[in-house]
Amino acid sequence: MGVGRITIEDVAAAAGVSRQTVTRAMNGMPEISARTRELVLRTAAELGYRPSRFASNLAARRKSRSVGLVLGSLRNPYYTELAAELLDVVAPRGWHVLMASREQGDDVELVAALSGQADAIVGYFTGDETALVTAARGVPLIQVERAATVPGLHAVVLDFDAAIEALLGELRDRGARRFGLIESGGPPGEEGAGAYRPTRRRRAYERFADSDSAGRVVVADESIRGGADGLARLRAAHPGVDTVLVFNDLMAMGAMQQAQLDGVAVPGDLRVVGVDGLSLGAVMTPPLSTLSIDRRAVATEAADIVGTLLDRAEPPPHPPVVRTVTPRPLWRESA
Amino acid sequence: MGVGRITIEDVAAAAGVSRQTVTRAMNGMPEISARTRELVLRTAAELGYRPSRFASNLAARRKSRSVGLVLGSLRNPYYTELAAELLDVVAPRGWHVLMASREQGDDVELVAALSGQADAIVGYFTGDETALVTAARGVPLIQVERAATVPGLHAVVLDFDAAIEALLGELRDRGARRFGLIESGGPPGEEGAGAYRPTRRRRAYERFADSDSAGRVVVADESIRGGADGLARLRAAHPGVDTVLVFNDLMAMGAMQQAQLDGVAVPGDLRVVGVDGLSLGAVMTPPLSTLSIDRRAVATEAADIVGTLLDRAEPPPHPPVVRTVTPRPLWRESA
DNA sequence: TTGAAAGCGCTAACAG
DNA sequence: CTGTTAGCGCTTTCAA
Repeated sequence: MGVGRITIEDVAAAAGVSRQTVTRAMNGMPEISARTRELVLRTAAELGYRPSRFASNLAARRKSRSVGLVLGSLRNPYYTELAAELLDVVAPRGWHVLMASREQGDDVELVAALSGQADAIVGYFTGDETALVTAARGVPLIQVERAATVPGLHAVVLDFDAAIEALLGELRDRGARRFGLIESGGPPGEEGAGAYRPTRRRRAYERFADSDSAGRVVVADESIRGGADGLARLRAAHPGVDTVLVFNDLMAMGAMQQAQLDGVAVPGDLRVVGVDGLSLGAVMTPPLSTLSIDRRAVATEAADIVGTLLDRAEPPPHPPVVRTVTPRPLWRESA
Repeated sequence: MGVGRITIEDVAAAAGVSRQTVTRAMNGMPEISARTRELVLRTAAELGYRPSRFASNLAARRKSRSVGLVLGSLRNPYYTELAAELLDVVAPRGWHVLMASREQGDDVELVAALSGQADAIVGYFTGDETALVTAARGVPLIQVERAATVPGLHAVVLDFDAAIEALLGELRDRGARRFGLIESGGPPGEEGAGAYRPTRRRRAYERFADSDSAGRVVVADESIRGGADGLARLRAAHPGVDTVLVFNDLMAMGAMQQAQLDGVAVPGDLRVVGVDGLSLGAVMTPPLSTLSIDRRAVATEAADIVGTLLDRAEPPPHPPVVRTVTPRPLWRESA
C-alpha cells in the first residue's frame, strides 16, 4: 500500500522465479513442485507480500458479487435479524454482504461510500430518492418499506395500510375500544434536527382508527427508553386508553416495562401491541403481541430483485421493480 | 459480468469520445464541458454501463480498506452489538465492514471466502488456528476471546478467569452458596456433531467454584430455549442450587422465563447471572444481572490491532499481537 | 477541454 | 513443472 507496495514482481525477483510461479504458489495451484512452492511462500512471507485483491479479482475476471446493506441501526434486533436472513439467502449464491448503519451517517453518504464496493445496495433509506440514485452511480438500490418511484430504485414495500387495518379490526373483536399510538420520532439522539415526519405506520393508524383514537398519538424516541417515556406521556394525556399500538417491538418493550412500574396490568388494564415480530418479545412478561414482519420474505424478495437486475441483459437504469410483503398480527399475550 | 461486459471502451465508442472523457464524466471531474458530460452520461445509461469496481480501485491505486467480521450468530444481540461498535470505530477511518456469520458455514471456509475481499478479518473463530491462518492467505486474523499462538493470528482475549473468580466472590458475599452452571453446547442445530468441548467459561467456573458446585453443570443449546431447558434440567438434577451462572445473557433470559413458569422466585429462591451485558437484560423481570463484556473496548482493540498491522512496514506474518479485556459484573436485580 | 500513452498488480493461455 | 505473452477495465500522467 502507499509508496513501494510489495508486488508479485518483487517476490518473483527475490525468489528467482517468474510471476506466474508466484501466483501458482500463492493460490495453491497444482502445477508446481513442492520445493518451489515452499521457497516462494517463504520469500513471500519474508517480504511481507500481500496480494492486491483488486488486481487479482480483475485479472481473474472474477465476478465476486457483494451487496451493500444499509440498516437503520445495529442495536435493534429487527434490523440485525433482517441482516441474518439476507446473509442466509445470499451466502449460498456466494455473495458477500457489506454492512452499514445509518447511525454512522447520512443515507446518501453511505450509499456513495458503498457504491464503489458493492454491486447492489439494499436498505432502509430515508433520504431523497433522486439524491440516492445519483449517489449510487449506477449501482441498483433496493429500498425496503418505502415505495420506489424513480428509475434505478426498486423496492420491497411493507403494506402497513392493509396490516394495520386488519390489526385494528382484530383488536376491536377482542374488546379494544380506545386506542392510542406511540409513534417514532426517529433514532435517539437525532432530535432537534426538527426533521420529524409522520411515518407510514402513523398515517395508516390515523386512517383506520376511529377519529378519537386517531388523535391519541405521542411521538417518542425510537428506543426502549423512548417507549417507556412514550407510554407515560400517552397515559398522562389520555387516561382512558385501553389499547396501545407501539411503533416497534423495542419501544413496546419499554412501554411494557413502564406499565409494570406504574402498576398497570397488561393486558388487563392495557393492551400493548408492537410491530416487528421480534422473537425476544416472547421472553417478555407477558409475551408481547405484535404485527410481525416476515424478515425472511423481505430478504428473499430483495435478493431476488438484486439477482434479476444484475443478470439482466438490458441496460439499466431499470424501471422500478416492486414487491410487497404484508405484516401479520402475531398474537401472544400482551393484547 | 460474464461474456461481453460493457466496458468504458464501449461507452467511449458509442459517445464518440475517448475513454478518459468517459471517466471524467462518470466521476464528476471538473475538466469537462457540461454538454459532453451529459452526452456521456446518457449513452452510459443507455448501454447499461457499470464500471468495474476492481479495475477502478486498481487503477486509482485506492487503498480502500475493508475488514471482514465473522460472528457466531446475527441472532444474538451480543454479536450484533459488537458489530455495531466495530462499525462505529472503523467508519471514521473510512473502512468498510464485510459481515459473515458462522451460521452460514465453517470458520475456515468463511475466512477463505473473505480473504479475497478483506484486508483483515476479525472474528470469533473456533477452528484450528493453523488451518485458519492458511485459509487467510496472508490476511491478518484477529481472534476475539481465544488467545493467539501462531504467527498471522492475533487476539483480543477475554479474561474469564479473572472475571469469573471475581464474580463468584461477589456472589458469595451476597449469600450465594450452592452454585450451578448452564454451559453452552454450541449453536442450536449443531448438536450431533459430537464436537462439544468445554468452553473457557466453564473451565474458569470449575476452577473457581467450590468442588460441589463445580460438579453442577448442565450443557444446553446456545439459545433462549436452550437456557430454559438447561435450567429445568439443572434444577431436576440438583434441587438445592441457589445461584445459577448462565453461559450468556440470551440463555439466561430463557432460564429466567423457565424459573417464572416453574414458580421459582428470582432472585429470592434462585439467583440468575448471565454473561455479556446486553442492554436488553434490563428489560427483563427482574432485570438481569450479568458479567458484562465491554464491546466497545473489544471493537476498539481489534480495530487498533488491524490498523497497526496494516500500517506496519515490516513484513508479515507478524508475531501475535494480543490485547486483553476483562469482563466485569453488572449488578441489576436477578442476583 | 480533450485525447494518447502508460501503467495499476495480477492471472489465463499457451509454450517450452 | 516452469516461463512468456497478453490482457482484465480503469485512471493517471502528459500532450495537444
